Amino acid sequence: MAEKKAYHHGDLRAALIEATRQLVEEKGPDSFSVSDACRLAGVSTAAPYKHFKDKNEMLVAVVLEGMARHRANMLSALQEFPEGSPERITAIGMEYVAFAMNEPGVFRLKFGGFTDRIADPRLEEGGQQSFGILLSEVAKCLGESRITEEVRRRGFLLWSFVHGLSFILRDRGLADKGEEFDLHDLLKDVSERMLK
Amino acid sequence: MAEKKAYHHGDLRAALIEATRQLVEEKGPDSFSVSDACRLAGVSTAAPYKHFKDKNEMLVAVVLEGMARHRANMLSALQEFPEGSPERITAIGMEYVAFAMNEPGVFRLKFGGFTDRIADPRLEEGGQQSFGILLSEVAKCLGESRITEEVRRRGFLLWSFVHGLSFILRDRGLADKGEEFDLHDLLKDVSERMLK
DNA sequence: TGTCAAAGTGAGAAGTTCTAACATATGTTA
DNA sequence: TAACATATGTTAGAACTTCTCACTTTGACA
Repeated sequence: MAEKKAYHHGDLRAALIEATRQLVEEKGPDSFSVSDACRLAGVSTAAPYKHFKDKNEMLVAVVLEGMARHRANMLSALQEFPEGSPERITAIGMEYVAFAMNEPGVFRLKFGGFTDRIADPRLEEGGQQSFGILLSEVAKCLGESRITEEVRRRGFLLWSFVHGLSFILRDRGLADKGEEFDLHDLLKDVSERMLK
Repeated sequence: MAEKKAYHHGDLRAALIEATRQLVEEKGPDSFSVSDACRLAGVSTAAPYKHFKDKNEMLVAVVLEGMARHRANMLSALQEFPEGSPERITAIGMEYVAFAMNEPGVFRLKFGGFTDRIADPRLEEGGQQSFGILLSEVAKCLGESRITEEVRRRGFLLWSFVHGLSFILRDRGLADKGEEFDLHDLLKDVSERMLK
């Protein structure tokens, strides 16, 4: 069970993912180094390569784990409101933005420009899943039984907005441009304009 | 005039900025290395440090230059439409998205998560300038003579949307989610919804 | 119990950023 | 116009990266 100085770690893979996540938040994804993660996990710098192909795979693992959490958060935020109510759209948006602000490192890792290096099909798939959640809510709000072209269009517009808002608030913080506005009001306002 | 093997380069600073810009587009900002830029410019790896404090300053220089170009593009796109017409808002948006798609590397460098490392006041200032252009157009469209709270609010919403749209299109390309939609239609649609 | 695969380690190759000491042009200024 | 100060290069190298290789340790199971 890995007392103190066990040669085998127990679950080094998970430990490295957590160390990576932590460092990505602390120092930012672009300053993250595998060696740092090793120091934090207390293993040699060669150890990660038994669990991950390379540095990128470590980062991908962190993003995948983060996306799963993100998706779970959105789904649970949803359930506080009755089926088909427009508040559910707002709730998704709130959760999306909250993730960007609470985990800026992971958010950036996913969306903010590592997509060239991190081009894993599982990431694409995860993104589609999240988008699907939104689409099905939009459909209900528009009184459609299936994902029509118009539903996709409105969903795409809403997604763009919330995505951009998340970046801006993550970068500048509410303090700068957003504090003057109430986040929930903004999201409600936009949802209404988009669903009308 | 730097014939062939002149010891002094002529304008190494500019040459390095261009080399950096080029490499950032080619390989992505996170894979950019100073050494690559040196090879491309044909100088030793120590040369850049006579012109830039460090790697970050090189990247900042590229972003500043890109932002100036971006701003100029937006202003010139604007002038194709009469003062106060809503098409001017759409034109700004088109230009914003076009920049993201034409220069994804620089766009990402500016917005996509290097803001921790690249926290230069000149960048913030440049961003405010661009936002100012949008705000003054929004004011005119709403028939306001000055930048009211409501103008800021609408401008902020529009900006968020276009910003998010740019990221999504840059990441996925029109091919994936956007091709089904006409970009100009989307922007026009949103502008109308937001200014109503 | 013995063997084998899994999961660690240390050493080191190749590449990175950046500094220090040195070399060479350029342009004032005596 | 010679000489010096300064700007702009270079080479060498220190300290760091990522990742590989050959090796060791350990747990599992035949």
